[in-house]
Amino acid sequence: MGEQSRPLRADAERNRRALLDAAAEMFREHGLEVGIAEIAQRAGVGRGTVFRRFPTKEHLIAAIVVDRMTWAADLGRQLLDAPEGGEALFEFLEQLVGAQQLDRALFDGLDEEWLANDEIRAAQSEFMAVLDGLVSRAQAAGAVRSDVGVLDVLMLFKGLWEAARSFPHAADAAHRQLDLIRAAIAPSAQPLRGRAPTLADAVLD
Amino acid sequence: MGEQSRPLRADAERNRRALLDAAAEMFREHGLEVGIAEIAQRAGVGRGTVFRRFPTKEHLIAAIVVDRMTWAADLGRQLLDAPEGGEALFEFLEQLVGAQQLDRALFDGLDEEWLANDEIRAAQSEFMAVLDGLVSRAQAAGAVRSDVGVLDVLMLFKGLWEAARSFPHAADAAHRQLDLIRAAIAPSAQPLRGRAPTLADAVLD
DNA sequence: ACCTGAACACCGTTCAAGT
DNA sequence: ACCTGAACACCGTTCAAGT
Repeated sequence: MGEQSRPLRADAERNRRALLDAAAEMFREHGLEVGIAEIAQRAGVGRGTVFRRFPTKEHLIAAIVVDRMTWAADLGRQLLDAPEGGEALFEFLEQLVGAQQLDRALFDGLDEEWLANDEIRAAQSEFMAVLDGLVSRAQAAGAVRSDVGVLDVLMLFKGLWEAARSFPHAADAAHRQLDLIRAAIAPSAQPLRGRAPTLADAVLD
Repeated sequence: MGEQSRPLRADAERNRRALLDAAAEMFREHGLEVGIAEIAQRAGVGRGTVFRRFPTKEHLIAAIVVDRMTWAADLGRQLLDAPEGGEALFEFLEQLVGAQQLDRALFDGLDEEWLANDEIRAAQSEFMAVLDGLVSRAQAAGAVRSDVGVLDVLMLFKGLWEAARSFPHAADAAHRQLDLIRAAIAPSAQPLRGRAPTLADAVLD
């Protein structure tokens, strides 16, 4: 997967960053439907330049998603080394919820639809590995029931995320719902149906 | 809200249904990006006819969403009369998960973005009222903790829904995640932060 | 009243000309 | 190498002509 095809020329690199920043801002403010023309204008470049750097509008979006996802993975990795193994997972989710960093872009990137994109695929599996580590540590510490898997936790969190996006007026309820997630995966005598979905279940064949 | 503007002519009504059926099928199979041209062709009408019945592509989608949402509300209403007040809620969610009826269209309709559409707004509040009734009954029966609200349950369920859509390979995990939702809202000694978001929090001002 | 397809508008994408 | 804007393609939407 060759992603480092020798450094760009100074002006090109500058334009690339300007485009990413402009796009991130426009997408956050006006949704994914903003035109390439507006983004190019705000970045101070011509329309054509966008497509010189990103083969398609979707690739531009993907680049932002990768940024956010990498940021989140880094955040989680730090917590993996925390002494309190039982709380690190919840601390992580709590920080994700509180972060301005990740608008809708981040978790939209966890859909299978996007998996076609190589860079997203890489960033995603990195993120999942970190989350998996946090879940395992929490289980080892007895803070999370042993019969749930990463995907179970991700599902619950995606729900919180999606809901917060759908009902911005009730957005302050996100922390509250984290309590519900905590309750859901707390140690329990009631077994869950079926077996925990593995990471492999989330990946295209 | 005048929605019954006198019956359509026979051929017009037939075309309307054909369009709704064709659109529902195409959307399910190929996503919301399918062109109006394809839909019109499959329905056996001209492109222009689509816009005679639905002012915009979004309105066509909305009509389908309303169909599904009404169907789900009806289903829930029947369960409201069930003798087992404690299980009716879960029975409802279980049936929703199992239903082929509601592709992604249904819960996409619960976003605030769509609330602008009057018909969706009506169908949505109908659905929410039913869900609210089921939650209340379950709480009265002691099957659900008293400090959660409809929106909490909806959030959890949206998560399940969204996840099932994002990870179709792990779709059989939906029933499993229902167990997690059950665990989340089971009676508990640990109080939740904040207060339960009300229906008003979910509506535009 | 309703149906139709040609015409229009808009926006993502390409490309020839310029630096 | 890279930048640019005019040109192209595609698709949602409109509308004049037809039944």
